[in-house]
Amino acid sequence: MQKTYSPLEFEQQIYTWWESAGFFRAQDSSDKPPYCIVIPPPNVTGALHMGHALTNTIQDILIRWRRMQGHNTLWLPGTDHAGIATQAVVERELRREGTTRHELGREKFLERVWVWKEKYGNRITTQLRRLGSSLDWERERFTMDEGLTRAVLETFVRLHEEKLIYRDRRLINWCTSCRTALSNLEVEHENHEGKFWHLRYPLVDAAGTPGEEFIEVATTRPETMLGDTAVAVHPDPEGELRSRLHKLEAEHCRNPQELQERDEAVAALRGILEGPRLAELKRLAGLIGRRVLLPLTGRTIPVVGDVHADPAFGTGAVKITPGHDFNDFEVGRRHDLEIINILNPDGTLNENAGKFAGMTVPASRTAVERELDEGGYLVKVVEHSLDVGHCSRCDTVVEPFLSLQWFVKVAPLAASAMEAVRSGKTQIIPPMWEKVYFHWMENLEDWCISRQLWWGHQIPAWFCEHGHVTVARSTPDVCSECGSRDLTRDPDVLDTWFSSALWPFSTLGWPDKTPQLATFYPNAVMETGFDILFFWVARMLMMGTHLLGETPFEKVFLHALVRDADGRKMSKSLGNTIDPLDVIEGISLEDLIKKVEAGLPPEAEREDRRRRILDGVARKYPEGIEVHGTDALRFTLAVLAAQGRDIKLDISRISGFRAFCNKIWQAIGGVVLPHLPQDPAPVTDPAGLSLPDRWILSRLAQTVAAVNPALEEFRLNDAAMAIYQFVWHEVCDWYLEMSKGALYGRAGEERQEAASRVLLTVIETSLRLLHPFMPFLTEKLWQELPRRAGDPESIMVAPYPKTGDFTVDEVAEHDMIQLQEIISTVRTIRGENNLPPSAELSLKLHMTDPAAAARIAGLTDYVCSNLTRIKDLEFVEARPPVCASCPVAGGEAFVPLTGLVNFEEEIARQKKALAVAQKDLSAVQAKMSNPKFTANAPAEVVEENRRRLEDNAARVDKITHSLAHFEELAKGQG
RNA sequence: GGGCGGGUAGCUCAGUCGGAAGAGCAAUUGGUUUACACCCAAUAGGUCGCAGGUUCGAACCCUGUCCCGCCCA
Repeated sequence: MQKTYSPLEFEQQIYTWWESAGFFRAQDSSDKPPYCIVIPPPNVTGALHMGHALTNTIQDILIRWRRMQGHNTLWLPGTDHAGIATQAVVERELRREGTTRHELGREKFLERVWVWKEKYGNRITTQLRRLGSSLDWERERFTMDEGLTRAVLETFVRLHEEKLIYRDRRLINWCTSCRTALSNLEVEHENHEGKFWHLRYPLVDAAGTPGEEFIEVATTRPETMLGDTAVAVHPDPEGELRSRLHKLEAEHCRNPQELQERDEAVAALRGILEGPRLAELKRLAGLIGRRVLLPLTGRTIPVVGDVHADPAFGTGAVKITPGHDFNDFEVGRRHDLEIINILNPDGTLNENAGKFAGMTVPASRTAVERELDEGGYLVKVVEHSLDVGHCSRCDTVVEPFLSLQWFVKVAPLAASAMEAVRSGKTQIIPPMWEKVYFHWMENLEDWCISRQLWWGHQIPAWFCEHGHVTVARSTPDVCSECGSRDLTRDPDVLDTWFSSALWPFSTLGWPDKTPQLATFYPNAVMETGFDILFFWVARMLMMGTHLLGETPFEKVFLHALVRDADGRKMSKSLGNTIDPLDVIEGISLEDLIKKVEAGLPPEAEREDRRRRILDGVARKYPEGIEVHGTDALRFTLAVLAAQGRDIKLDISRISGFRAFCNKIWQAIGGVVLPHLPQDPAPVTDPAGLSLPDRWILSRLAQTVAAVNPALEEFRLNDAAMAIYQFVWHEVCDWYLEMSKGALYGRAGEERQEAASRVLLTVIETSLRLLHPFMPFLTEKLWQELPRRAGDPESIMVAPYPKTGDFTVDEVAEHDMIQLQEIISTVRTIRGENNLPPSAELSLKLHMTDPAAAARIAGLTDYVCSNLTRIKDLEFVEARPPVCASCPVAGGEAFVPLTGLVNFEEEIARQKKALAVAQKDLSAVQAKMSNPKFTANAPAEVVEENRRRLEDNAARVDKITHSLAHFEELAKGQG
């Protein structure tokens, strides 16, 4: 075995062995309880990032734990075809070759994408292996596989038959850069500082001639006026305002601030009702039925009465552009207005925009504003903030766009999906997300599923020359309505999330009734980030409950988002990503900078920003990033996994846990292996063992008892920290140190054999406990331990420790606490008085409790050992002269200090200790002297405090005496 | 505008039945103790955001409030 912990030397080798030996394989059917997790499929274009590392670590921990517990575990891998992203990558490649997908044609383009996928698509799966993920690779799936494609078609046809999928011409969110429709979820709303343009439209008479009268409207997007088909005003402004006023006045205010806000709102309404504004609003209402001239177009449009026009907002009149605004679209429907589309799919204005055709939106905005101003139609421009939708993929401003698209009617699907959670068939963890889930599900709009892309599942709908639609599982020969043979397939593809929504069962063979579907559906757990609760989890629940009649998974475990050490989202364009592989394998500063630089977007070519980012990297990682190994990264992520919404990841945290890996490595390589017992059978019977032996076995029992429930409840941090605490601070810090005498044979052969057997038992069990978190290190070390006939080949298929394997020994734990107190007391005296280890010290104990004295007497060897470097221990009847002292349970400890220390320091230490003890005492005294406390508090709490009162009183007493003694000495000396 | 989450040591965060406030990192002091300096020992550091309330007792329950973040519209 290597002297130092070098993870890179064995991690990959071990993984290769596991995979080829078939340890990851699940059984289609088995007597063992099934436990299935399907991986959230990463984008096939993707490269591993910290989010993947986190989610895969959590899942692998759960899977490895259940596998060791004897479940038939299936962790199913796969990738997602990621429509827009993948198409964009290949299109970029084509652009570099000087061509486009349109020049290539659909068929050739798709061939290119497949070639690309075969070549680069396994990058991410290779990287997942590097994390130690025990995925059943023989079952790997891809959302565009033949089988999964069949599931998609089946779903589409079935939902269409059930009238849950329909086609409609309506406004959708359109990304002019991706040139496709988006679902509402793919639009991110941002608040922008914008402007409010006040325009005036002249009223025309019956002959269409404009007069002197105007209607003033206000808009945030003046260029859309080219598509206006009406102006709306409120039909009864006074009634509306009065009813609002009444409602406000009836409102109950709970505090002064609310009251003030209410009063302000009331005053504003009154101001309108009692001021000149009301007359203007009434005038507007009176214009309903008239027409206005739409400037720059020569068209006239009607004035309609609609409650959408808010009399308290803006001018009270609002221009209506049904082709480019969701609210206006509704108004248009109510009044049967013409819909004019002024946009091309690429975001330029079309022929309906007249002379502005061909301009981009921003250009047309300037041009329209200028012409309106010149024509005297622009009243004023004021500052105004507004929400603007952006494409979540490319950040382009999204345009409401009129088009014919396919939609899923989600309300009926949502009902069964909500029921699954409400009934507890699916449990969402942490539970706060259930609220979020319900809130969203209750307010769903239909899901636009068609995308104007080529890469994806082409919609199984065919149109004949009469416009009839035939939806079928395979290419139909004739139109289902008119029998026409002239059929064209809908060129559009489905939203990638449509196929993802089927993932928990399409990967198991659905729509066929396969054995693996029977065994592993519902899945045990769906583990993913909360950010895709709506995108993915909710939709899987909808599809699963609807299509299979059963919830797709029993638990949903949502983890937080990994951020950088300062809490910013990791992004390549900020240059603050931490690549998991760099953490695992290390990277030089030079290479790291190159990498960050390559990830910066072209805009960052602005030298100052670029420099700032790169300097930041150099400052943060002056030596690059060291090798940490997979296990340290995994353990860190497990510890951080329980946090709320954000995980701030700092490399120093990972280094801390790498130290833990090293600690284990050293302990096993340096102590366990050189002192292996003759008989490697695990020790379970504590009879005849030493106190440390019995104590550590008891602590092991407690640790096992803590870890399993923590894992059951997805408290991975508690499980990880319990093992960490046990292995480092109990096994290494105490047990190993106390057992060295026995291990080195200083207490005879029998003790040596016993101690080495206990040590082996504890360490071997700890490795199994730790295996799900640190698969590589534990396997490597476990293989070094002695093997017995019938033992499993790999730790990953060894049984997970369970409560009951070891028993808690209360007596041993109690005695050990007493021993630790004595040892710590000596160490504190040594530390506080700055006594070097070379200083030869004695310990005198004055014990008032004979039982305690007897126990310590039997443990003298541990007191006078490497733990304290005390050379002798003596029980005394009275305080010895010139010594440091410290109260211990059942007595008082003294360390003679003649010639070793100056009294002032010792007096200062004692004074401090006294103050603390007195504070503790008075707190307990106050409590105990309160009759209500003794009357109301539970008996054991009162008893506990009674004991504390005694202890603290004794403590104060001892320190007071000791202090007096020292002051006496100091006086004598002085 | 509606909803959700957070505020605990210098930093990052645990704290599950309401019963003496915890960890890791950082800091300070001492240390070549035959596994480990990726180490060991010791020390210091707290108005649990703020104000009320319930309770014998509140970081925890209730009300209000301030600040930060996120989601939805």
